[in-house]
Amino acid sequence: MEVARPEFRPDAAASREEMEATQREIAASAVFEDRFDFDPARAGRPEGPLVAGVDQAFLDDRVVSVVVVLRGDTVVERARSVSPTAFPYVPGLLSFREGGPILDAFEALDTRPDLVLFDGSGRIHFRQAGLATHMGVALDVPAVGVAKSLLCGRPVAPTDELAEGARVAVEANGRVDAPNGTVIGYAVQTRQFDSYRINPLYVSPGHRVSAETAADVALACRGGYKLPEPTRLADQYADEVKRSLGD
DNA sequence: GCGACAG
DNA sequence: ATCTTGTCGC
Repeated sequence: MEVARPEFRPDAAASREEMEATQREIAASAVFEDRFDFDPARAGRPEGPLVAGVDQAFLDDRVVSVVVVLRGDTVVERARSVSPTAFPYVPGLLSFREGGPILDAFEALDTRPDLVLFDGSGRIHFRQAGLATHMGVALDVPAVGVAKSLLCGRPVAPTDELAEGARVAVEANGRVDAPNGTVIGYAVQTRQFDSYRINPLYVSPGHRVSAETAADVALACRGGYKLPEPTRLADQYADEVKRSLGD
């Protein structure tokens, strides 16, 4: 798969100011509404769209980035990249640490997914340009951010005690570069038990997907675990590749 | 100065 | 993200 917008390939050597300026450009190019031709209701279904999951694993000073493409529960293709870590983890600048390796993995992928799920935020970001947004715009592919914790924004209601399948909107607050009250994502309960509480996932639009649809597909791709299958399998594969490198 | 902070 | 055994409870 090709990088549609090479100018947005993450530059780990840029200054923090340049990175933030790039994020504002990306946010301006991002489309936070549904703009695709497949049926989102069929995501995760046998004859449904091709959905990919992306995740990373780290080993010393190297990054393993993988992409796993699924149709229903069948793995269609997997691709990977292994490269030296070029930038540290800085809240708000995650795509400059993992973005390069991710694009490398996509360039080694033959399949063009209909939708891609990333392990991190999309619009739930200070400048509305999280990892899923940056990658979605660079690849010009429908993208969704699936994070395990909230970077910024405020849930409009308590998110503990949510029933499986339920969701609570996350609105922009003072820390987000968007009008207060703008729905930038959803806290989504993909898995829940009667006895102990499981924290929700924080799902947000990356590119070409609305906040509602992002939450819909995260739920549609469930496979019995907290993480949607595409992301869960990517997580698993990244660990597998990492171990094969010596550990 | 203090708190917040995806992976 | 990563370091890590057992252990309590569905």
